[in-house]
Amino acid sequence: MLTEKELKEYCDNARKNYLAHFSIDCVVFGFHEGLMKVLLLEVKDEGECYLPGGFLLKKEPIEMAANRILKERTGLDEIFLQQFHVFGDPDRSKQHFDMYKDMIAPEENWFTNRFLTLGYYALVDFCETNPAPDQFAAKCFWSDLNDLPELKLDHALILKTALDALRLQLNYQPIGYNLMPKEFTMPELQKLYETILDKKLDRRNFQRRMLGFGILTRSEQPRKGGAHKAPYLYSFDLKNYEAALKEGFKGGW
Amino acid sequence: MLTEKELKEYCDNARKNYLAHFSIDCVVFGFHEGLMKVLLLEVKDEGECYLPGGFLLKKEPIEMAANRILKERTGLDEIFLQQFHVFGDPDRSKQHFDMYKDMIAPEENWFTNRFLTLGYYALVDFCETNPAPDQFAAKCFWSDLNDLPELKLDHALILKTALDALRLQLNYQPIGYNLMPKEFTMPELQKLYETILDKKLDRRNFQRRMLGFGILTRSEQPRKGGAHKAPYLYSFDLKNYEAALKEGFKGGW
DNA sequence: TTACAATTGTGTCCATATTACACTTTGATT
DNA sequence: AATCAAAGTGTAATATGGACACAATTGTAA
Repeated sequence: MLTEKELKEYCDNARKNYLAHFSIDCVVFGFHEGLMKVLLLEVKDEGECYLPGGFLLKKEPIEMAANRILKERTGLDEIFLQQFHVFGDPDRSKQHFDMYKDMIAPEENWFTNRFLTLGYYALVDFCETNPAPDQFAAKCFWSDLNDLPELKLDHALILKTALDALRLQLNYQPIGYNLMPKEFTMPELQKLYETILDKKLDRRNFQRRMLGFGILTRSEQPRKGGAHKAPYLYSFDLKNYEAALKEGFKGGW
Repeated sequence: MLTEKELKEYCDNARKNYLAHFSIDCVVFGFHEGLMKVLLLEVKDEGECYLPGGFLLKKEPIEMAANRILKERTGLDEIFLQQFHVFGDPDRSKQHFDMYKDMIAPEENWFTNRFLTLGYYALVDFCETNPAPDQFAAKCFWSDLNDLPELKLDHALILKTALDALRLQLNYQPIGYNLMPKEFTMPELQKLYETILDKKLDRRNFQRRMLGFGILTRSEQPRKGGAHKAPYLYSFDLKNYEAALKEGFKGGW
């Protein structure tokens, strides 16, 4: 919780620099070794959690803002974010921030304004990140998707909508670059799909299909050292991968 | 072009009632008998065209605003609109509205504010509509998609993005209810798909696939009176149609 | 050293979906 | 009655998706 002085400063500053009534929230899904997580912040002194979000500078392009906000809140940089939905219920933020109501007049309190929020989602390898909370958060952490804490505002809805969008994306776009290490095994890649979709896939059929997309290159040397048969290593054929991103996997019609 | 008094009144009114920096633009695709069109407005005295758009009332839900705006601008009511993208280039509206720059101070001119715009799209039967321009437009009309006039602002980009979203939608959702008459023939429905996708489809394969979705009911009586063989009439099985809307046609995985 | 367990690689069958393609039927027009 | 234009229908070849089993490799434990 902020002091009165801090709050007023923040609000003055916000009014000066940010575009009113508009915010951005980021749903960053993290994957590593079969675990799917989502990046959350925890409010200082309260224990409640929320998605990393923030406001748009008055002259800032929105894509840039989404990246800046994510970096400021969580330290994560250079993440490919994709917008997926605007959440615009007029009351979506009303029930919160009541705690400051005696400290500042409502019309001066930036946080009690109405905000439309634009949701962005991303998928990253959470082991290559160093989440760092900003000054307003007690911590920034990867939360298990199946064991989420209570989320502020409508952030649970935003998260669910993002997950639906991500799953839909699997059907017509490749996924996994920036997520898998440079070289990875087919079972490792399969784990990614299984984790996102939250269901088991057939090993053999997965491999056939994935190879059919033509976005993978198999390296000569299999991985050594593990217990059990040495798996082949694959890497993404970036040229074909990018092409598939644009074209989509199948037209359907 | 507005007079100075009209402009100032509009701006005062807008500041009082609308949420700043945010607008909504609607891309309404119209279909009828094999023709695909899009609903446009033409600026009075200028000839330039634009998509029907407007602003969000301070306490209005965005879905409601999209419908209200479409109705106010074009007279079209009860249209199912779907949001698809936010356009947020900080300069997207800068180059326009310069014509008023001597009439009003820039900081008082609502239109020179920065606006993020949320795009909605819809698909309707244009013969069941009665487009009516509002007071600011010279006319409201259905323009051929293949013969578009010059569009203001970034509306050409918005339109193209909407068309891509519509085509993507064809792959995983049924389409056509509210668009076809209650009863229609298979070739008529096929024409809809061909028009949206802008390519020919095979008659027999289209029919097989469409029937496979299980969203059509064939009526007992074929249509009479045309020259040539009487075609069967179909109607949408609304229950299955709605289910398919939610479920999607195929998961892919 | 040998047997075992765990993991990966690979191929085949079958059902279904997709594509390409041609003939028949119907109803109005002449 | 012949013709034309549009609509109905079927089939064969191919591709795809899903289910499934066995062989190969590697470390570990007996």
